[in-house]
Amino acid sequence: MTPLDSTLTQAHAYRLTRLARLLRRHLEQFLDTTGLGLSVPQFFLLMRLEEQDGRIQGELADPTLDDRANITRLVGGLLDRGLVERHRDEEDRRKQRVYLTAAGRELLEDLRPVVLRARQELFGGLPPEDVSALERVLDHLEHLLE
Amino acid sequence: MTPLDSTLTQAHAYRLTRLARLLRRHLEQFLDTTGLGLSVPQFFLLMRLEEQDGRIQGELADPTLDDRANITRLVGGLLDRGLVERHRDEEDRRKQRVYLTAAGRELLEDLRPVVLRARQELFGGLPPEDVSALERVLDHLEHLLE
DNA sequence: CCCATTTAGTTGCTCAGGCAACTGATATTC
DNA sequence: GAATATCAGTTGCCTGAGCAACTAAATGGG
Repeated sequence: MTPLDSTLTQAHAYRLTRLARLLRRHLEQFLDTTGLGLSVPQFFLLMRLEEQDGRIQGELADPTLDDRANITRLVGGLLDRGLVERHRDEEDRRKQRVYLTAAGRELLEDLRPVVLRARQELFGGLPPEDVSALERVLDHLEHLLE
Repeated sequence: MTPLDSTLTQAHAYRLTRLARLLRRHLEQFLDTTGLGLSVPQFFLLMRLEEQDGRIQGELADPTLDDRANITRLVGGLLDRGLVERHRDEEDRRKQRVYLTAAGRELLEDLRPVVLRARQELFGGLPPEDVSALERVLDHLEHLLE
């Protein structure tokens, strides 16, 4: 009888899971060099804030990635490090709006070249058509799984 | 000043992280239907055992994915459910060898069609050249990150 | 052969993430 | 306009993963 996956080490779901963990560790190592004790999800959130400053927490929570409880804790960690501020929306006092501080912007500025270099290292060696194909695969799978 | 990632939602590392989590949840839902309370890593390990029956635990631990402590716990969970057996190697009594039980084989057999269908749903809709490209990207990134 | 070193596995500690219960604020409905 | 439902966020609880300390077994050097 053929195994459930005769080439399991090639199984896409498994390899994607594995790759995500490798990527997270890679990013963790890189963030460790900053000495800030920032986690990868915290950093992702910080980057999102650069584009979405002042958003309410519920909008920051990519509903398929982080639940709201998680955002509360991530924002808490960024608050502790003085990278963001949090203020209640005066029009709807249930909502919390999150803003980058000067320190937060400065950190993003400092990390920019390192992040760009890391991305270049990881994806720069790939033919552009493979990167496009990767994007199509990601679109396809995200669409199916959401 | 341009943001650190002006199209952050398109950033590959971020999207791969997100996709891995979506995939895990998808697989969890699917495993829940079995009523066995099996976790995704436990199931991955079980599939690996189908090809690698009798391996010692250290070999089962994909060194880049699961550390040995993790394997101990995963095997423990499979033992509790009667899906595997564990015996010390008589030639080197430090080593533990893990074997599928009849129940374990039967479970894999039962899940086979469901797993194949799930895979078809996820990847069947993609043009073959995109799947090939995905494999090349995975090879490339794994090679860089290991 | 005996002691130090290495190896395989296990256990305890800690932390992040998921889920559900809860609080406070707003919207709705009668 | 008072009671109810809904919504945003928070907190507590539990599980899974990473790390380091530990045990037991095997190896190697003097």
